[in-house]
Amino acid sequence: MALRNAVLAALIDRESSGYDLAKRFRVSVANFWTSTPQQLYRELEKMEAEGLLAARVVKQDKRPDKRVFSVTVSGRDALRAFTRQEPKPTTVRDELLVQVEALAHADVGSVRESIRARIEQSRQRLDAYEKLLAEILGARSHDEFLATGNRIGPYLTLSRGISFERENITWGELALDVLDRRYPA
Amino acid sequence: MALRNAVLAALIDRESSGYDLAKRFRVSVANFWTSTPQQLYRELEKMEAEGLLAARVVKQDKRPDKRVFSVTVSGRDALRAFTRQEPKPTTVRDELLVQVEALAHADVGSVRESIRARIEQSRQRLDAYEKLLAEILGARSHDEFLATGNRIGPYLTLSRGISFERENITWGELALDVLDRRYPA
DNA sequence: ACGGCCATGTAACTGGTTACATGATTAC
DNA sequence: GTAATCATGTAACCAGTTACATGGCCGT
Repeated sequence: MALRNAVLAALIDRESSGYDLAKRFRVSVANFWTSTPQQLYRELEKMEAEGLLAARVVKQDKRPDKRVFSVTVSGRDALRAFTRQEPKPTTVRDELLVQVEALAHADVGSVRESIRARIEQSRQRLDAYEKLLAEILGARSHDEFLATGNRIGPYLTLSRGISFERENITWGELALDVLDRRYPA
Repeated sequence: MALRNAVLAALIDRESSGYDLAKRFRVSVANFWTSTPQQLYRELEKMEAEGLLAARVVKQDKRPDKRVFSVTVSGRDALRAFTRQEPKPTTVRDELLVQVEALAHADVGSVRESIRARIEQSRQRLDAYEKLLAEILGARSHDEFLATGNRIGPYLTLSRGISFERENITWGELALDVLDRRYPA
């Protein structure tokens, strides 16, 4: 019942197949919601059964057929109703930070390696988010866009994703510095 | 099996009752892991049964007795083993950002109010984190601490929490500005 | 007298993860 | 020929949430 709102928000401006949605959840949506493909397939079925989504089969040649889902009027109403509710507090689950919290009792070499991997991943995400933002902006400046653009919601969530990943990188570099000082190789 | 590592990390330097742990999860641990008290009570029982934690009853007067849990040698080993594993990618679930993503189809007044509430909450968390950080630092400067301090893991996770909440506030203020421009009252 | 805090728990339910399965196509 | 991508799904399990329950103490 919580994933479904993220699905509605993701499909409202662009219909998608389950497969495509899963890809979007891996990249842009991952900013504010995470989900596995399996969860999505299951949820899409339920939402169709409840009339929030409509599915149509698109034939492709040299590729399997796909079922493309779009938000119905009833889905749109449900989304609007959701925006009127008080949002639940953010939940975060970050195993890397759990490992860092336990640093004094940790295998420091492994943790160092995990921090490096996290920096690399954040760089890639940052890159992807910046490209998406550039697409939304088009030729306009931020100010022009904010005055006249129409994908203002996605602009804002992407901005949040960008600052989040930047902070991840900055933090990771600080953490590596500290480890180098305190646990020299 | 994932919550348990966060519990071990939280208890390794300071034993706690279930009730106290729940409070710590609401404040400092919320940085990197969230959990309800109910989940904690259940997990603590399991972990004790598996020998990762030891419990002792502390009698208090004018207050109910409490069961205080501490990490056993076997728990310490499990924590160290966990730090050797590759951490799973961060999962985030943020309903407010889902609402913002759907802004064009949202009840803008409600969303604005929710952003304001989020800013306020982030201010309070920031405040709490900064106080905890000050406690860890004591009279030392950051540089001194990084060279000689011993709660370096918590220092790093708290730093991440602080920059996260600062970014929340900055982002929220930007979002409110944008809403005021595009959806004037 | 009432709400909030201390302290712990059970039960029922909902949501999320993992493993498995299938089969064609495209790129190296 | 091997791996990756396209495309969809089932089943079993594990984790997380919500509602309810109890009872004394403290402050206003």
